Amino acid sequence: MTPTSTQTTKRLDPAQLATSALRLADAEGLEALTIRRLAQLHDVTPMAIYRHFADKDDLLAAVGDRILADIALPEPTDEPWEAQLHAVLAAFVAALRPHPKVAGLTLYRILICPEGLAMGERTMELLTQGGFSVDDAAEVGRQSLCGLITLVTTEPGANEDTDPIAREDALRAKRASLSALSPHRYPLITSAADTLICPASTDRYYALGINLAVAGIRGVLADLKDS
Amino acid sequence: MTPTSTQTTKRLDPAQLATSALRLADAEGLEALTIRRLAQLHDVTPMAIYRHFADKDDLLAAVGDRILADIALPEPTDEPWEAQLHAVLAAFVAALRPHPKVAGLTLYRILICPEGLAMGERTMELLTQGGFSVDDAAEVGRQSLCGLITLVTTEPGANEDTDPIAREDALRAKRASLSALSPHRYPLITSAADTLICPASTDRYYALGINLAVAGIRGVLADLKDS
DNA sequence: ACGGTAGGTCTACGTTGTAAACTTGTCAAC
DNA sequence: GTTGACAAGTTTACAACGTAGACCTACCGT
Repeated sequence: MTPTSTQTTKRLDPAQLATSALRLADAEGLEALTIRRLAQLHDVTPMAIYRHFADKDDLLAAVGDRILADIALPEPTDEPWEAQLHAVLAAFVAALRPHPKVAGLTLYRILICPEGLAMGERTMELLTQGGFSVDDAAEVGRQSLCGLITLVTTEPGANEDTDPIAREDALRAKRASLSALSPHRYPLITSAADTLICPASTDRYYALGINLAVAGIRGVLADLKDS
Repeated sequence: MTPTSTQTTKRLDPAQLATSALRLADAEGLEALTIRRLAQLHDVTPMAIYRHFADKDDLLAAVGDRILADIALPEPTDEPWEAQLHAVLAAFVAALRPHPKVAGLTLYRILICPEGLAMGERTMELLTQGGFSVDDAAEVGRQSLCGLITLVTTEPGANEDTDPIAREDALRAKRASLSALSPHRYPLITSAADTLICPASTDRYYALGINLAVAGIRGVLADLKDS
């Protein structure tokens, strides 16, 4: 008999709305995530949504937060800071990977929602521990995390095209466009066409992206220490 | 008397359309770049645009190409590959920087328009010269270039808000949101708040971003050579 | 002189986000 | 109990968007 258990009036829950919005966007792309579609999924009038979200941006923010909430931040260990940083970044990527079409929504939410803040703080902790000044840690951390978001949103195959037929078409078109190139003028691009269109292994793709970020941080740190 | 000089009928030029579309988007943001607005700028009916572009995506692609066309690729020198790569990436960023609000349009055009292809080929050239396999060069190059695009699109201050009053408001809101945080729970984030909101120097921001990319590449190369 | 065509116009449709005014089920207080 | 008050959902409406389709019309090659 709690007020949330049995109701005669319909009841929408912002959290449930955000999750089903996320599901919808995952399945059919961000452009399919429309107030009307979401309302329809809950057998409700479009305007009902606005009782729980100020406007569409507010809804998208909630979806972003929903994604960030899944970050499973690793516990601090006694490993060197670089290894721990790697683990934190990997955890971030792992949370984003299931949602390549909408991972971009997290960009402006990291410094707002608690899980994002926790990750940001932990990242800066490790960076300062490694030798960065607080301000440098802020800039380096910011850029690295942004880069990882991009890594996910530009994951080959993250494109729309829910049904495999259109997807296959898009792939073929891309392949055709690349194979139409002159191998004389663009020898390397044409010979790497397959990799450029779709990397051999997605896991490897992500592993490389994270390594690139960590290696960049280490390298920049060395440069800064010199000067 | 060339057919393009004097005309009684109005004449639209796709290239001019793309440039004024870019100007519009630069000034007021991507969401202000609408078929109707663009048509109005040329004293023409909205549908006239469609005589020159298949649809809006086609127009956006042209805008992306327009940006990439400004890449001033440096001549090959006898410097080490890393220095030359740095110069190429810097040239890329320099082309994007004037257009932070729309730089994302270049993402899917690099491997299509000639200037993008030239840069891609040159990048892969330098990477293979450094010791990467062709496939690794493709993946590393792809991720680095994507990362640099993100660097520009997430440049603090790239937000919309054409007039300085709304811009100042947004900044204040962000500052407030960060300074509302508990310095006890988030000591590093709160103490770096200013830097996180807006880095001290934009030039430094970009220099750091490019260095991060190059250092990452060098580091990953070393890792690959070990195994 | 004349037909074809490239370029621009007009009208119209469906979809989107959302403002404003309404209904209605629920609960606290008298 | 009756009575507001309020939170949640509905209804209606509007402006702006991308764009399809039918039209006009000035130009150019023959």
